[in-house]
Amino acid sequence: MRNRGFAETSLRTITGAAGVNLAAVNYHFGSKKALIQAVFVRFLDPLVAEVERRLTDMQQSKDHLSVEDLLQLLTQSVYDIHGKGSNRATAFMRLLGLAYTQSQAHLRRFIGERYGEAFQHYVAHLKPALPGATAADLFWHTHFALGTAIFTMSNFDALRAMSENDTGSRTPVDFIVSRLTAFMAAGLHNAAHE
Amino acid sequence: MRNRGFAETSLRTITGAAGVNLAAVNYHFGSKKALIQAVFVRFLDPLVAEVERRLTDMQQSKDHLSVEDLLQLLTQSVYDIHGKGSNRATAFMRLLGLAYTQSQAHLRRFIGERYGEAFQHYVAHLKPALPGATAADLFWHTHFALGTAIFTMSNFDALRAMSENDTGSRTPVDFIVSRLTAFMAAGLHNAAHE
DNA sequence: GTAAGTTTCAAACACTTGTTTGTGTCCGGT
DNA sequence: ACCGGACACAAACAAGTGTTTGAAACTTAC
Repeated sequence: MRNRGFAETSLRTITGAAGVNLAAVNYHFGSKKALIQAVFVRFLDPLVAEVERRLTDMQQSKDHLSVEDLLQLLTQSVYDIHGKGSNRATAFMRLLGLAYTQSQAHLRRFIGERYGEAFQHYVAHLKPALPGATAADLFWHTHFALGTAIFTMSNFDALRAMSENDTGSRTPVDFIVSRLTAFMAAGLHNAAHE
Repeated sequence: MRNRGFAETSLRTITGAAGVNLAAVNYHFGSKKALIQAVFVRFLDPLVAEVERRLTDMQQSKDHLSVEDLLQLLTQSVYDIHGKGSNRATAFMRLLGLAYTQSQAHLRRFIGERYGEAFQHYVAHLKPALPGATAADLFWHTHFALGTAIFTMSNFDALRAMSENDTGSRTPVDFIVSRLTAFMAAGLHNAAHE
């Protein structure tokens, strides 16, 4: 239905599709930037809460968390919070991609301020799972993995269309997610040991 | 100097920085889309020619090309064609990122039509280096690797600023490139064997 | 030197963007 | 019943976009 992003979609398109008046956005949120930030909050706040909850749960049942454990923890949290079948996750990931690629410095700053701590907390759990990595390795490899996920999700429809055009059959979401997590895990594991 | 992309930069900004008249773009190129496509052609045409040349050279000296060989072939080609020290490569990668994330369907179509064959040719060399991968694996893993590179390059300045903010020192370009290629190689290698 | 063709340039055009404005409508409290 | 705050709505606003225009300035050829 909506094959464009969000930040690049006009308020008239958004409000038109939602069936509300154009001025309602500025009345309730103040600005378009604030609206987008509210969308992020609505998605990320319950997600980081779920991740934190699972993180402490898993820490008590297992004494050592593997990279695969931590990655699956993320995907499972997204599934549980925002539903597996819906396209909310991919739509949001596309939006997250825009936050990085488009010149939306306000969003990157906002995300960093509000969720930087949670991100660092997650990375702290990732550190003992990658014993050979230095601090610089850890930073870059996690951002490589993050970039892989963001790029894939933000171009999800286009990539799937290309794949279908090549092979003739539509790739199931589960397959893509499993390939993606395997790719990220392999990159995180082996990049430092060469 | 220019911290925004290209497609999201107005013609008035571009022509103003270049010191030329606004109407010159439409006179010489016809439209802004054609201008952007011309930029891509100016960058990619010599690059794919260099890659093709190195591909046949390497094929004759070695009987089996490894993933690492093929990745280094790419980076070396970029360095040789467009210079190592300059920021042309990162500027272009940012532009390439926009071609995917922004709703610039015309650019994706243009790139696919003009360079799809060269891409397939490169992937064909990658296939024997990854014996365990199916066709679907190959498609998705190569696009994962492509996405990692595009995301990293298109957010190069922001990531480096974050890293400098964390560690206190600026990461050398060579280090990032070596970490990036190692990450991509590990992902390509090991993602299929689990 | 003049004519024809090409390129430059400022101005205007048509359009879209996010935001604001002023009026109207609803609804709960006294 | 009526007042007052909260909301909805159409219209206008200011600023920005890519593109077109028409007249100058230059270049080339005869």
